[in-house]
Amino acid sequence: MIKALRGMKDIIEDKRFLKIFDTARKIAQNYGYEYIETPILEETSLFKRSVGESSDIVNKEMYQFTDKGGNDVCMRPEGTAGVVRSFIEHKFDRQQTPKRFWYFGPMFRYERPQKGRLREFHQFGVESFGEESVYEDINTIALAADIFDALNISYTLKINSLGCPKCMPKYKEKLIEFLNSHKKELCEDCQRRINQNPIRTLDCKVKSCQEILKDAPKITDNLCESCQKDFETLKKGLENLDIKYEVDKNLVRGLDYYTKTTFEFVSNEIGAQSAIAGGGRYDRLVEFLGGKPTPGVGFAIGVERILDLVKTEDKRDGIYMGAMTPEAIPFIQKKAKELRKEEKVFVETKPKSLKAHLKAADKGNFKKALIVGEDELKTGNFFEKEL
RNA sequence: GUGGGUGUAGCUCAGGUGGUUAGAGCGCCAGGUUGUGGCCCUGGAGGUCGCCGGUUCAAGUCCGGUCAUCCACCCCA
Repeated sequence: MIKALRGMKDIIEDKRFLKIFDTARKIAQNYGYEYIETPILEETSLFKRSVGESSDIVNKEMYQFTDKGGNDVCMRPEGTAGVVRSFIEHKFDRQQTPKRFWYFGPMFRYERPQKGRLREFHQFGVESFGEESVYEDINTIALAADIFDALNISYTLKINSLGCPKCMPKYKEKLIEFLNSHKKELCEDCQRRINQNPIRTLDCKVKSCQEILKDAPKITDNLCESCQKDFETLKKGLENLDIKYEVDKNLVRGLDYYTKTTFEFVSNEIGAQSAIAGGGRYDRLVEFLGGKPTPGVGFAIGVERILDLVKTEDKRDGIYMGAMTPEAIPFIQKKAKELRKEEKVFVETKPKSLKAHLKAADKGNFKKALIVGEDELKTGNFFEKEL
């Protein structure tokens, strides 16, 4: 038997999926976001340049191959890069007006599957371009919060600031200096990170590293004046909207493109993979990918991560139609065509006994059964039963 | 990539120390009730015991390998 590949799942009539999609889309549209869908396959260099060569995602998790035309391509491991590529390709960066997009689709990462981690998974995400105000960050976080609230999912919101090109490099130097002074006590990974991506040491999971890094300089204590001010505005803005948050000074996120505001929504009800949404500001990314400098901010929700937290009702709905004699089938098909203008109608094409029909209608969770037998065919009426 | 748990019917799982035709519950189909579903009763269908190899007179059971799956590390949504 041929089975689905490791870490990949069929989605079959999963009402929770549809509910998440419908809810998130509706709310994003109410925030003024437009629909975008970008290709699953992109040039590999897109992700190398955006997500970052030092990240695990690019280093070891991409479905990457050479296509028949000799192009180095890969299946998208995340959604932002493709949307930014599209934004630039369609010259939206040359217009002055902000542009906001939402998307929903599959992402691919070659990882070892576990709870909340699949090789093909789905993200609902939004990207906002052209708004550099921190108030847009607040809008973006509020949008995510609204989605979780609408889905009745409880969460903890963690926020941090990574600073801007002014303060980040200075902080980085300070941090490197600190790390080098403790180099021998750090784990192998962290020793490597000192040069490759020192910020990543901050959320190292090794206990001994955590001990040492407690005393490390924190970015939030080293922000420039304007970043500091924005971070304060962010916090006040969230309070204004009654959105609870925690400042997590070690929240650095694994993608290289983030600047200033970063945030993560976590749940304590779903196992080790607790991040249900993550995002932040990426003011340099558009420029980095060859567009005109354009600020951006966005997030992505891991759909499979919240699947078990979403409750759907299993209500009876629709009409079941069945015939007891073969001659009655054209009659019910015609009637069904009419009724379908208003509601869901299922037509059983196999003649069965009344009892068998009622049983099937019950099992199929229909709310009403319309059955035609010999008597009904004569009178033109239906045997009607509410279930 | 590393570690641990688990692979027996569509699903959830039983099957001491190897031993005859591999079981249960749920689900499915049919009948009891020939035109009134759900409850109940009766019957039925459904299995390469993950796969390959080894030990043995004999393997679902023991051994090795392999694959899959789950959980954790790591990473991240």
